[in-house]
Amino acid sequence: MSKELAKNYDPKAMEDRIYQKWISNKYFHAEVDKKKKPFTIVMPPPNITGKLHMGHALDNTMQDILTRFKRMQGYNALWQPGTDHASIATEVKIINKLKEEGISKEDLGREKFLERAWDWKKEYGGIITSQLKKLGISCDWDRERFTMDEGCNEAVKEVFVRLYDKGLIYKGHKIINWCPVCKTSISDAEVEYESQASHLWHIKYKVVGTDRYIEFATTRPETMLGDTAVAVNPEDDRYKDLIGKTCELPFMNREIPIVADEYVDMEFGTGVVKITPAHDPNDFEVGKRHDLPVINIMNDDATINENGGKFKGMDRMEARKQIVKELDEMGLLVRIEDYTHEVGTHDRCHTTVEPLVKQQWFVKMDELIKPAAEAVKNGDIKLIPERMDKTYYNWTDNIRDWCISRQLWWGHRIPAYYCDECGETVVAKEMPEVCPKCGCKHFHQDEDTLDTWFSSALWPFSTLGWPNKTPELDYFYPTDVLVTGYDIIFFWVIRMIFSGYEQMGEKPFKTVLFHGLVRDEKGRKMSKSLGNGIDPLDVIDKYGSDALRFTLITGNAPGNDMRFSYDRVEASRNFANKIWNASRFIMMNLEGKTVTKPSVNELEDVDKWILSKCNDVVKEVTDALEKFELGIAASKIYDFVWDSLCDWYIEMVKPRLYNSDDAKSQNAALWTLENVLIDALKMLHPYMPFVTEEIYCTLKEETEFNGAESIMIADWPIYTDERHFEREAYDLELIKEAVKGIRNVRSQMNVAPSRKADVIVVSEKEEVRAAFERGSLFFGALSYAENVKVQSDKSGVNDDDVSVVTSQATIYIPFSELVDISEEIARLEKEQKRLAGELKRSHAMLANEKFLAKAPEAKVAEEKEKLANYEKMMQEVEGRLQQLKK
RNA sequence: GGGAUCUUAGCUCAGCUGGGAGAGCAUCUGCCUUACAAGCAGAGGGUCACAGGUUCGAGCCCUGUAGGUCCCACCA
Repeated sequence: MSKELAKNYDPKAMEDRIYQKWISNKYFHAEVDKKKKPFTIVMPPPNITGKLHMGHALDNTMQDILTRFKRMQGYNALWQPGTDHASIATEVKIINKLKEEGISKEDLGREKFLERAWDWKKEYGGIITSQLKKLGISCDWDRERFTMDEGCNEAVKEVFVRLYDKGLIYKGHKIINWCPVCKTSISDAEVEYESQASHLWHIKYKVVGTDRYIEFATTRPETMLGDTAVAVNPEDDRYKDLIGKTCELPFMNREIPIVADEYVDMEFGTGVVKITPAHDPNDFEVGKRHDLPVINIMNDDATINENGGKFKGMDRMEARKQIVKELDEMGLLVRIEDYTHEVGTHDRCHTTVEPLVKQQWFVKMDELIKPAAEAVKNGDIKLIPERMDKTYYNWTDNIRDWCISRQLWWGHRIPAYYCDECGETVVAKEMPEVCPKCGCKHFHQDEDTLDTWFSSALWPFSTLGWPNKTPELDYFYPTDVLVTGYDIIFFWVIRMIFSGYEQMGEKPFKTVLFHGLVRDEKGRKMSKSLGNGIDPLDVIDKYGSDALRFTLITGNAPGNDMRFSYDRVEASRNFANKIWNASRFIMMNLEGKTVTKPSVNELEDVDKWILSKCNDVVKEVTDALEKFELGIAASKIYDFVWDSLCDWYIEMVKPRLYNSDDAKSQNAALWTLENVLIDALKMLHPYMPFVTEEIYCTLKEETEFNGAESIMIADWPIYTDERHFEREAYDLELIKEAVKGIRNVRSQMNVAPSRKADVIVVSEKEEVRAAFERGSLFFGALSYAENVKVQSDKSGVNDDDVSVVTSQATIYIPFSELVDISEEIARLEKEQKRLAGELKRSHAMLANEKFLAKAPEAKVAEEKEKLANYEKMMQEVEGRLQQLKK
């Protein structure tokens, strides 16, 4: 059956089939092979609850491009995939599902709940990876991991125990962020601040033993139930005499002291702050300094507890209303002011978080963070773009201890065990047999699980087998590049870095390549609530994966956000179609022919020109990819394929392809076409893997091209001096310039293609004339000329011929009968004006003595040459004008 | 309050270490030329936000201003 390419590019007809082929041939699989250099990327594990969105598509496309590029370059490329258990997100899903059945997680119990969770994971956890496959990504699915699989659990326990033994993990009572809806503590990083319109309630407490009141303002009046002091600045003359006195706390029948603390800003409000150590991080600190009691007034669901007196059982917001109302009635509410401030919310559910004092597990950060900060400073790890360094330092410089315990069930359970008898804490990978303190044999494990990020922090080495000393770990670690969004620098990137240094003694990756957000056409963040998300799968369905991938990569610089638009996808699809059709054309011509490698002499100028051009592009694209400039590399390939190859080279060699008389010339053209096409396909392959594979394989089957069985394991093209032809490359640019000039004139004069024209090319320079002699036949094919004469003088030129002045020659065309002289004059005058501008600029530059003295010699010489050229052209143009105006 | 970033053609954006402003889309003109109308050829369109400065030379470097976006931050 003939396998020739279908008439139209149809991504649907090929993408799934090709992906299957790659999978079954195990092209994505990497094994340790000391003979080859490794190249490793770990995939940021998508959440098992997730659905593929544009961010994933961008992130994974970038990784795939780098992986495919390096693989073709001969590296042993491992792209390690996997998914994240996403503790809170998943737990919420399961809870919601249970709710539909009318049961709560408590009804079910921990064990049964976890069974359900694993069932859920089995059923839905693979959705996102199957969606990722639609993108054509070449990660090693045989090595797919899960942050909660056995190996990862081993790693988590190992790290926990190690850090605990070093005193870097501790359990303590501290003020933490509490989500009353998810009913768990969360880390500082999980708190998102939202600007909310609220009020500032001005309240006063009566100072005991005086007639005075002390007034302050608060944004959370309900917390007054837990007030244990009122603070003023020690320097504040207004209140100096009150320091040491006490005031009456309404509702609670409590006298609380008035303390002096530097923390209070005299300038703000009344210069008085109520202190609630149990419910405010600052107050907690003040409380510690003044040895104040910590009174927790809230239950886990943010209702008021027994410490709230008569407000017990009320929701926090309800209590707020009631308290304000009653204070007002008591005459203690001074006034209510409108006030907009930042309110901390939980990034998952957007519930307002409550700072609460609770016993939790923490990772001590001050020592751990040092090597991580240093690594970026000394260049051991490079962030792209560089400006991300500042964001990074902002985190490392201000880091606080990491609250890692979560009151959830889905996750890695904390490997801490408590003796049932004496309460002794034992941190160990397995439940201890005997209590080291009292010798009893009964233990219970800590109920809490770990922050999801605790396990993802270990991802670069846990996936390679750590804590076991595996050959993979030895060979593939440290990984080469991490590709991710700048939004998770703190959550993930920093934590992987300090974990890598701490556990492995080495960085987890050499480079971090950041990308931005994919926004909608109007520049808005894509979000569920706005309903403006564009499903990558829909785009793939309509335009193909290659088009989507190309769109996501082009026209964007690293770390910048990008707008997604269907116009751009269409442009990318059109590009795929372009290379498809160019390939189809080349293969049609190759059909039934045996192409042999021509000698250098057999190659014509135009062949050498495109080979040179291609060679240059190979170098540029390779360099750009090495520097992670994916967008730049993509546009170079685009321009080369569309402009150089399709619009020029193919058009230029058509006469030779259609003329079988000169077999050598035809062979040279075919050989060049084939070679240039293959290089272009290879360069494009990391971006558009499917269409390039389809063409490459068809080429291999249908012609005598002896390539690899798949383009993805073919060799990346390399720059070679053998394909560098300077003179030919220059000459062809002259021809192109002339062709463009003639086309321009014809178009402006509206000359139909059928109207052929004689052309006289005049140049004084012999080498220029030689170039035009050799290229003369292109004028016929590209600009409907015939009888091209190349000469050094103007003999045979009529006064009323149309002229085209190019940098090295003037071209005369006898269109006089078609031309309105005044229009021709106008055209030339426009040209004259342009040249005058150039001349002015050039003259000014060269008249500047400082320029002559300080600019590099080459630059000066270049400018002089330009000037001479412009003068020559101006002379020509003005000469023509004089003749016409006669 | 601190920091980052953006402001370039009607729209979306490139523009690498400073040396004559680019692409795609849109617009206009002419073409169904046997690879491709998802195409071909041609054209118009920019005081590179503003004001200074450094430099022989600035879209690019420095300072400031205005506007936008984002991140961080315990002013109740």
